[in-house]
Order: sequence, then C-alpha cells, then structure tokens
Amino acid sequence: MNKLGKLGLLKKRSEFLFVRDGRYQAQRGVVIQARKNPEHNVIRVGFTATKKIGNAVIRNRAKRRLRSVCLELLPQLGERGTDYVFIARDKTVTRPYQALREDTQKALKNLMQAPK
RNA sequence: UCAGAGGGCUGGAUGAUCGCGAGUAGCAAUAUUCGAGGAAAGUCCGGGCUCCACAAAGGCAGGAUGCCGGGUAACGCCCGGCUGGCGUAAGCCAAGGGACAGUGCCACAGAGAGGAAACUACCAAGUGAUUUUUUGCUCGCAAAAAACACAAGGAAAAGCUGAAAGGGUGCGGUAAGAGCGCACCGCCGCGAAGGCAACUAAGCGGGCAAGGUAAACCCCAUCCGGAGCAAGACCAAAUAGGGAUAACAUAUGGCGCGCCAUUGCGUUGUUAUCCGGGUCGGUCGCUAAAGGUGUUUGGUAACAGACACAUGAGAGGAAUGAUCGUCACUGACUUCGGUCAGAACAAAACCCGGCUUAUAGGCCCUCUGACAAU
RNA sequence: GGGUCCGUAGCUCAACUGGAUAGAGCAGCCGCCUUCUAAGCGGCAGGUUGUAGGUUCAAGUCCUACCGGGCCUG
Repeated sequence: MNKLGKLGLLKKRSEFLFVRDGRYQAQRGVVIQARKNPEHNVIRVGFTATKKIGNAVIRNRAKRRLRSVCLELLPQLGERGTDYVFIARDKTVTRPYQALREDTQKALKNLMQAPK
C-alpha cells in the first residue's frame, strides 16, 4: 500500500527512460510524458524535479504539488496500462494551485486524444 | 540624541475540511499518538559505533598542529593570560616555535645584496720635466707656498639605487673620517624580584659582533593503524555451480593438454534426496544521547559536581500539500471602517562535540566616544 | 560515503623553480588590397587571473576559507 492509493509508482531509472520515449505534453506549470506499458494494467506515475529549478526545499515542494494534482485528476483522466512522468518546471512552485490543476487537465486531455 | 563596540535570544501563533509518513490497537473497516533545523547545509576537524590489521612499546614514510596555562571523551574547538600591531576609546586582529644545525633565494635598479669591500668622491707621506705667487741673491738660478697630475697608504662618514645598504640624532674629535669619545634613544649579555608558565623587570655590564625569507627545503616538540551504516549481523527465492548419499548407465568410451602419430597426464554421465556458501529480496543496526531545561555548589571563565523535571521524526526514489478563517509583523493606499500585497536562509538519512558559510523581520543585555541638559 | 583535478580576453590555450607592461591563435572593430566579397597585410580594443582574506619587498603562481564545475570509486 503506497501513498498514491491505486496508482503505481515509478522508481527505477530504467522506467523513467522508458517513458521518456513516449508521448509528450508541456504546459506552463508542468511537463507530462506518457507511454503505454503492456506489462501491467494499472496507472503508474513518477515525479521528477531537476536541480535546475532550485534547492532541496523547492524541489520537494514542487513534487508534492504535482502529487496532489495527480491524485485529484489521474484516476479520472488517466488511461489504464499507461506510465506517466510529471516533470516540474520553474513555475510549478509559484503558480496558483487552480492554474496548475488546469494545466495538468489540459495536458492529460491532449495526451488522450493524441495518436500513439 | 547621534556615532560606534561586544554578546545573547527568536525564526509567527492558533483553528476547520480533504490528503501524506511512522508507531500502537484491531481479522478488517478504522481509531489514536507523533512527525524537519539553527544552521538539518558545506563536509573542514574531533569522537562514539562496526569490521579489518596488530604481542607491548618504539621506529621509518606521510600528514596535521605550533606563545603560555586551563577546559574537554577528543579536537585544528572553547576559556583565561602574555607579546606584537590597529583604534581617541569600548574593543579588534595575529599559522605567534627555531634563521649561530645545515642548504637555497633576495629579480630590476644600484658602487655594493651578506660573514663586506672593488667604484666615484674624501684625506694623504711622497714624486713630478707643468703653472702661478712670494722671498733671496752670484740675475738666471735656488727655496717656500698654493694649484694640477700620479700615488704608498688612511677611511667606511658622503654618492645614487632599492623592500632592505651591517644602529639613529646631536656635540666633540680628526689630515679626512669612523662608537674614536660623550649625551639621549635603540640593541646585546647577565639578572634582584614577581608569575605554575608564556613573560615582565629594578640593577649591572658591553661600544655594538647578530639583514630578510621557514604559508622555501628543513630542524625541534606534540598527535595520528586502516576503512566506513552501501560499516556490520541475521533470514533467505528462481537459475547456475559445489559437496554427501542412493539408484541407474559404463569405459578398448567422451572431453582437455603437449605441433601430429604412438604414447603419456588430467577429468568424467543421468535421476532423486539432503547439506553448506551465496545473488535478488527482507529483518536488525535505528535512535535516550560524553543530550536538554531549571535550581544550586566550586571556579575570573570555559567547565565540572549535586538535585529535580520533561522527553515519542526515523524514511528508504525518500513523509507536511490543497482550500478557508482569526490574531500578531512589515509595506502601500485610505473615505480611518478597512483593502491589497509581502513574510529570510533553508529540509534529517547511523549518532554526537565543534568550525565555516547562508539568513527577512523582531527583541534583550553590557560598554565606549561626541554633543546637550542637570 | 570516499578520493582527485580544474577555474586566466567572447572561445581554445600559454606564462619556467614567486620577479614586474599577463602572452598566442580564432572571433570583433578600423584601414590597405579588390569592381565587390573571401583570403592576405597592417593596426586597435578587449583581463578586478572564480570570490574574500593572509604570507612576502613583490602573488596568476604560496597558504586559508568560500563559490562554481569536471572525473574516478564503493
């Protein structure tokens, strides 16, 4: 039982690299990558915050906000059998939560419509 | 009031709803408790702990430290003192042992850069066939003085340079000069007395011999075994390989090595059960500590002793987010009701003692100087 | 966690055991050459030597503390 409930969690570097070659959507507050994974039938998700956006405090906060958004939206908007990676940007921390939510919503919808 | 010096504290508070991590209770749903810092940071020192190595002790190499005394588990940390420098002062700063143990270096400039003497200039016995003056007289010679040239020798005061030129200033002295002599200052040696010591220092003596650099090599004294929680301990899949036992197979065989042959040497198949090592994975190590707060005793202090009290982060890709209030803080606007915005540096990863660095705003204590008033 | 190396002009690199204006190539600007450009030739500018202290007569060089970056390794 992990903190994301029914969602699976990406941990290994190889898993992140796998998703990197999939589809890609960038919004002001977040970048989302997604790729269908035939090995399972759940929604899995990983979070990334590079050193570029700030120190440890900033990076942790960015990941938390993304996780919060993701818990709210992914069960409805995510596809089963798909791996997602959320990448934090400079704006992720300063952007109002409502706007960050809308960014994510838009990105997820675009990903669903886009062809594989 | 203004300017300044030293030290300490704090790092918003409190609620509501939906979520997060760990513990506890429960079959479960769930309930309940707790949940980042003063620097958690940098990883610059010192320890605990664990494993490895090792008789004790000492030495080599390498590294670190470096005025004295004290504190401490220990330190490169802290406290107190000394000396030197800076500041009107409060105070601040100092890698602050050794340069007669040795070696090296001191560019350029300059006469000269290290155990002082070659250069210029100074003085000078003497020599000179030169010049001038004076004197003498036998009237064209002599003597003396001065100048000039050379110069035995004297001297280290002057010269420019430089970061630095082998005491400084003044007077005397001398052919010219010189601690050559004297006065004051500085320096060196001894040293009453004080201090645990670093060190201070009355007094006496010495004309003075002693450049800088050891964050250049080095010498001296003191300290240091190595690795790190991915330490280390335990449990323990799949697959492959190892060992034991049993059954079956069989060898004039198969495989490998020596160039090949003869020949020699080495090795051995399948199945079942069991055993130990060990990888993935898991559990422990894992947080109560040389700790904190208060009072008190000793100590100038760092700190130490005694007594009392309270204590709950321990993850493993890594826990605090979202929304709405109230009260404080700062700024702007204000119709004085409020409105809007802001709020630092930064997050444990085995644990402690320090150091260093970052830090919005706020609070407190002590002291110095100037001005004003009394 | 442990270790090691490096920061010099816009870029790539020099500067010997500390020694005096920190050099070179490319790039830039100006001029010459050419009908014009490129190439070539001549000239010019460009540096708080990563930052802050210290040692020394003197620091890019030695020492200390920070800042930034690379590499090796469990």
